[in-house]
Amino acid sequence: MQVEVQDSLVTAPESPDSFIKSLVGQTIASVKRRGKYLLLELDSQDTLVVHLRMTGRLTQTRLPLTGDDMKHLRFIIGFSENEGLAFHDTRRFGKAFILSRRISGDYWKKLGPEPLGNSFNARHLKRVVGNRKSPIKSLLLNQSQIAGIGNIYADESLFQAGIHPLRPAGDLTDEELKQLSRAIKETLKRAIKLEGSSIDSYRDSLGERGRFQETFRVHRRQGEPCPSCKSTVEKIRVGGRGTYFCPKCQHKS
DNA sequence: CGTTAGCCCTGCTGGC
DNA sequence: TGCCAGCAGGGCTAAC
Repeated sequence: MQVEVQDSLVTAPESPDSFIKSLVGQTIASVKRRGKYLLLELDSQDTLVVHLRMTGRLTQTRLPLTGDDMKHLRFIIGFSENEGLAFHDTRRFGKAFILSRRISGDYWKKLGPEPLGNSFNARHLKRVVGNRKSPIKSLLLNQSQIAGIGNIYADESLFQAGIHPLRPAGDLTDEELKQLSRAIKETLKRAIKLEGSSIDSYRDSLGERGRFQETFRVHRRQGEPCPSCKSTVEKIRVGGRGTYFCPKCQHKS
């Protein structure tokens, strides 16, 4: 592959030079995911890691790029004369870096378990909530406790479980933790089936929009009727994030 | 250690 | 129409 970096912020604090050097001439052997990180494993056994953050997009594309396709382009990989992989990112929060095979094992220890994996269940949830007083929603967003749940999926999971986002995590009953672990798994599975949430910029690797946003029950629906009880959906701020919930269906205690 | 506020960015929206 | 405050799929860091 060939590589060009248009915006050095995407590789920061590493330089584009070392990033490019690790990639040129390599082949992508396999593609995986851990939490919100995309893992492109190379023949060298190093891994190109990409995090989309808020507005990143990684898409297969014809080359060369022209006109509007150059806007917000941060780096581009060429597989051949006319085929490649482009990373676009309006807000420039997205990151890409090379993870060397030597430390790849240790790197992922900072993340909690995959919510769709076998080790994530009510028991794990009970362990992470402990006696903590922070809002349950903040814990769901904490990647070191559970990997991969974002703002949309925290709101939708808490609605399905009937739990108020501000509930002190340690106060949740065993029954509620069971409901919550099930709601998280079901919410993520539904979202994956609909290929994600394209509120604005998200696109899949082929440039297609997801459709999960069409089925949001509370997220970004303040002022609208709750799909279950018709109460008005409210919006508050939790841990600095916009948070949407039904004041009647989601219990405060 | 747990928790929170501020910050990193750009572009869009809604209120005046 | 123009201007501008506020907000947005996330996460790191400093400070308490």
